[in-house]
Amino acid sequence: MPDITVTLDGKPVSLDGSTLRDLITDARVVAARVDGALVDLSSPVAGGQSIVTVKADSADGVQILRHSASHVMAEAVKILFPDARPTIGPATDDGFYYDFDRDEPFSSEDLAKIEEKMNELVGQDAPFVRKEMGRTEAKAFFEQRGEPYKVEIIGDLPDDVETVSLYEQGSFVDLCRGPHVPATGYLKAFKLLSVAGAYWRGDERNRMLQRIYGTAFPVPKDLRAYLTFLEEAKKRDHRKLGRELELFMFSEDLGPGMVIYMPKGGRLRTILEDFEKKIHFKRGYDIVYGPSILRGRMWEISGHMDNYKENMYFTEVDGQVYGIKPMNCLSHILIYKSKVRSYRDLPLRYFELGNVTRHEKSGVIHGLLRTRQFTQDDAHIFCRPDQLIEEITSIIDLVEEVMAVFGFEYTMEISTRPEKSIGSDADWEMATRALIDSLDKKGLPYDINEGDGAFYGPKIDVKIKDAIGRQWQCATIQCDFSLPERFDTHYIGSDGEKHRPVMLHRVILGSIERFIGVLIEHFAGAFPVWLSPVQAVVMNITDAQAEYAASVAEALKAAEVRMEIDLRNEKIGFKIREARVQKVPYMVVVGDREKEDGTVSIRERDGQQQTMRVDEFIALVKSSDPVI
RNA sequence: GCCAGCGUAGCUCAGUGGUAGAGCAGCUGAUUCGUAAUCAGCAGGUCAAGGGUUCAACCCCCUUCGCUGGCUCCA
Repeated sequence: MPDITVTLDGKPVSLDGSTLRDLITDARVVAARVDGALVDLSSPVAGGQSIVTVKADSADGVQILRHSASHVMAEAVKILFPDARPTIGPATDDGFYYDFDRDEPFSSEDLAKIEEKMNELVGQDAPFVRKEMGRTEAKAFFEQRGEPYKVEIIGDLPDDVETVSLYEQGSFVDLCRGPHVPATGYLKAFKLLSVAGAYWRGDERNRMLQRIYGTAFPVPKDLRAYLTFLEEAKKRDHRKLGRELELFMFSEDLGPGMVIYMPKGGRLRTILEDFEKKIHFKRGYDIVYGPSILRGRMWEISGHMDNYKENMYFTEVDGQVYGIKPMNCLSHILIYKSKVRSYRDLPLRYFELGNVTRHEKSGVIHGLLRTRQFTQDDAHIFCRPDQLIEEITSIIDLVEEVMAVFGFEYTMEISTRPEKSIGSDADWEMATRALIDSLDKKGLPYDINEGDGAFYGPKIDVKIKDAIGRQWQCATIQCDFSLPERFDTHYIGSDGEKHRPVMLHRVILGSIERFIGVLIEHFAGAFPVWLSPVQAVVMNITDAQAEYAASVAEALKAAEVRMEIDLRNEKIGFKIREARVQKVPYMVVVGDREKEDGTVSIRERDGQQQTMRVDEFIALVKSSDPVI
């Protein structure tokens, strides 16, 4: 065999072997990128190629590891449950899954058995072998193996695909693009996590399959760290903390998806709402209020009856149908239309903390993150087409500023026209363009989400994460040419003619409920001082300082510090412990020393203590208020 | 809405075909104490709801409601 020269991780190397494996000896390497394409280590080497090794602990490597783990899981399932028909089994951001069609459900005991079998298969260190097969041949192969889902997938491949790749390890063969780790022995740390239902091809009209979720990591230490993370995340779950901190509750008697704010949750919400009112007022928004039930006719004009009816609640008043509002826009349009508007008046920005009601499917309700009634920090901006980009840009500025106040990281997506929608193609094109241009102008990264827009217009969505990394939409900016048309809104231009304004729907926090939910998880209940429902607990050491403690509490209350007083006949350690469990930022301890000096001993959440005067403490509390 | 699992005291959880237990919280009393739990006593549950099987059901079966994890959908 002649010598071949390639570059390996940037360095020129010559070799006389024939596959990547001959060249790469490092056991941590699971695959390679050859001229940019991910391939197996069993791939042949040709001269002049640029080869970059992919280690198990790299992003690509972990993905390959997990994908391979899903194949091993499928093999284990087929061995233990021959009636299970494999469908698809990809890697995900934090693990992998494989969907099976099987009449009997998998139990958690089954999961343990499958995991045990996987360990056995990994112990055999069976190589993953790639095979190419003609399309027709592959179809016949899977037909013969009794795997109709694979046959369907091959059948649905584009016409120009003539050959497909198969991966075989041990007794299992899967239709798969690869690449995979060289052998099952490379899987050193994995765990099966849960079983769930999933529709074939993600379509609810299709058969429901059984999905087994698992995860895999390069080394056991990483797996343990991930499992610990999941445990820790459970402690941050907003539903658990909501109960423990007495922020909110749900009641089976009241109905699912309906939040009840308890006194401390009510405070938190008030703080957020006051913050919002202030920040919007400062930016030229007018605060307005609209009713919750509107004549059915309004929803017909808006297009909700045709496009959103199944999500709405209706009621009848004096023989007439009224729709309970799922959105706040209609009242705002009526305010706009209440008089003739000049081009000089625009933009007009109407802000409402509007309580909306949507009939969410029963299975999707989730604590504060998905409810049937929620309050949006909603605004509708009516502007001239030439003002559109500037308005969108300043909304994005506001989003950036508000997210910074709370310390959230976020991602953005642009969603385009869905199937069920209203308006002309030209308007959709123009509106989508405006959103894209605004983000481009600011140089912000975004993904495109095809067909995911609102029925009346495209949108920019901003997403933030909960404790276990699930993404939730908060801010959204929606560009709308349709509703101004449908409600025949206009302004008088400088030419004295009537013109159609453009309408922007936008929220910043999104749903106040959802935002509070994510906020709780983000801070694990230990809110920054300015958001804490209880900022300080005043506690005396013995009855001898009860009066002094009360006078301190009085001073704090007068300064609008949100405080509680704990004069119970308990040891100071006990009172401290309770305040800590409640995640109160400041404990104000007063004993004889403080009483004598006219001071307070301040204990922070981290255990730090310092003695100061009451007015100094008040200033400390106030210093946490955000500057907006 | 679909698939699977779950529902026992305010909370966290034991429990068995022969009619229910712990810890914390609560209440009462004692203790007056310096930065994460003082001690003792008391009280608290139609075992989610409805129906069925059984001599007997919290336990087995069915239905409904709710919750959890996913899927679909969505702020």
